[in-house]
Amino acid sequence: MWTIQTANTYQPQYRPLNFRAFSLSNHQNSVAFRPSSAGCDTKLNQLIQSLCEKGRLKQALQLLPHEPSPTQRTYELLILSCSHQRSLPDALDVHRKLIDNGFDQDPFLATKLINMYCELDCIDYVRKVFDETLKKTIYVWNAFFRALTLAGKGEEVLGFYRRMNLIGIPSDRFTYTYVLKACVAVESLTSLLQKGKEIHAHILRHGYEDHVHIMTTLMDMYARFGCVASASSVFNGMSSKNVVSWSAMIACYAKNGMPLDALELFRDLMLENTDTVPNSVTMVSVLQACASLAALEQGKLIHGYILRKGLDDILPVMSALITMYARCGDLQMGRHVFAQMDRKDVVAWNSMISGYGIHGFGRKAIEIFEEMISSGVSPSPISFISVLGACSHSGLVEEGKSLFESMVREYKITPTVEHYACMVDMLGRANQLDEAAKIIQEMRIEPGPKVWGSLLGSCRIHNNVELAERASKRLFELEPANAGNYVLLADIYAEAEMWSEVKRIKKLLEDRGLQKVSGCCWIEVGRKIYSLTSVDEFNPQIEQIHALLIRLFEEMKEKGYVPETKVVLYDLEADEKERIVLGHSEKLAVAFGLINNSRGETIRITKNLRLCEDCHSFTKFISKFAGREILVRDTNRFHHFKDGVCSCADYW
DNA sequence: GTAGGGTTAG
Repeated sequence: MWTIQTANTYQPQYRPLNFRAFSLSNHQNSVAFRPSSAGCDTKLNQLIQSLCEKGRLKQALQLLPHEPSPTQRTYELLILSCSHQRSLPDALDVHRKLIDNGFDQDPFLATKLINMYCELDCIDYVRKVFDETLKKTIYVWNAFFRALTLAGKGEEVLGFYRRMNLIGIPSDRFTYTYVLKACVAVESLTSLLQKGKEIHAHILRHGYEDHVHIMTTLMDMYARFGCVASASSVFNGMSSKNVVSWSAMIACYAKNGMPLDALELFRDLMLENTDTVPNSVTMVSVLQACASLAALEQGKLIHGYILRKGLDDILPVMSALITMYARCGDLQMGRHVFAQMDRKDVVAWNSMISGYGIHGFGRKAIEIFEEMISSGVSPSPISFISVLGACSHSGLVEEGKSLFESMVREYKITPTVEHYACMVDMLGRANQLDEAAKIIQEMRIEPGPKVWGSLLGSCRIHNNVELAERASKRLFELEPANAGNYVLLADIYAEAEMWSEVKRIKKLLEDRGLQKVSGCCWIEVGRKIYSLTSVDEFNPQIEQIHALLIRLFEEMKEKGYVPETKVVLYDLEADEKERIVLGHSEKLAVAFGLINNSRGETIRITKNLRLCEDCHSFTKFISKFAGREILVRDTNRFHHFKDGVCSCADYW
């Protein structure tokens, strides 16, 4: 689940100022509210407007006090200029002068002030203005809700929404969009899905079921809670849809692990709906879906469409393209797209850095990171996640440590759980488990499931029972429904031949009604994507695949291939273990690729789990034996097998 | 006078 993030959270925040510096109400001086007089500006307003437009806000402020008196319009101009220039001292100055002039009870200006303080990230001032404005019009309420939502104070919004309903103030169409957004804008882990459903009912009761903006926001709320069925039922029930609602539904599928549905809906949009034209936002989600499916051929078609529609100069589209190519295994093409960009923002750089990272080019990722900085683009928190991830994949521990250090010292970026998870992963993979555990101990924030999950994953690689028990204890509390954690712990026990413990964990998994995720591979042949699992009996070629595997297996054994049967964590006979490892979905996919892709092209496979050691050595062997390049993307990274070696240098 | 979908990581 995601929450709405406030912009630039890594930038230094304004320190809250002391409210006693001035009072926000001044009833003695109150004047009657005048309507906005945009059309008939006084000379003063014209002068102020022109100064504000030139960014000369301080000069404009010096004109006050003034005869004849400033009007509502004067203050509106000044407030907008403060937001634009992001200057809190000037904002406070304008606010003070506004009070002196007796405009402090003007609801129009109160709305503008709320928006201004929201822009300046001063949520306490937002609350103060709201509290002290006695005549709260619906504009004041809405601006207040918007500001709180953007600050991640969703629960507070819902509290006020309740109050608003109790005192009988009717919501308007804007209110509904804000309160729906509030349900997902929460800092804590509490889920406000129930509240969202209640608001859904209010919306229907007040006859807004045909309102495109509200219904799209509603869909998006369900999407962010992972309720794909609810989102799609809202979408299907909409009487009129536009490009935004289509894009929101495509994004919902893409973000909730249903990339195939995303692509299908995009196809529907293209085929059935001639009056709705996809735009750059639509294409970003479509590219994301291709990336998660590793559907390179589909992705190339989409790239062609983007070029034909002239969407290729839009930064987010370009970044999504880079990521699509990198995640589909064609790093060269990603580099090509990147090189062709005449403007590169931090997101584009990050896409390229992580692209190199997942392909195992850690040093190149660091190089690009440094090139970004020398080109004048400052790294964002995600730049560090990308580059630290790259260090982790390539085992560049010392480099990673010093990058983390520079992030805190030089760039003043406060590490988030994600950064710590990267560090724990990097140290853990490199078998520095004690140091990884030490990092967790010294963290100033609560280590979430990502951090403990990284530690548990490393314990699996290096078979550390004691630390694994500590990590999984926390994980079982934090995410009791994540089957992967139980499986990892059971595997670690099995490796240590602690069979009674294995039994206990499997029982726990069963009691909680959870199921182990079985291994699955995807392979694209002729623009179609095929999935293969070890229990697959529906594949029409399954007999041919098995026959080929058995033949290869015997021939390769003669040439020195030794199956790593220790990956089978059951108490079984050796030949039974061999039979099991030969049935792993990745080997099926390799055989499927050899049968159906006979022209010698690279075989590209995607896997839903981490590669097992036997599949890794089998594929290395086969790349030499069959003389084929094989590219496998597992959950974390790419393995490029060629001539009997893998690009990960057996470190993954 | 205010409103809806998207980019990088994990």
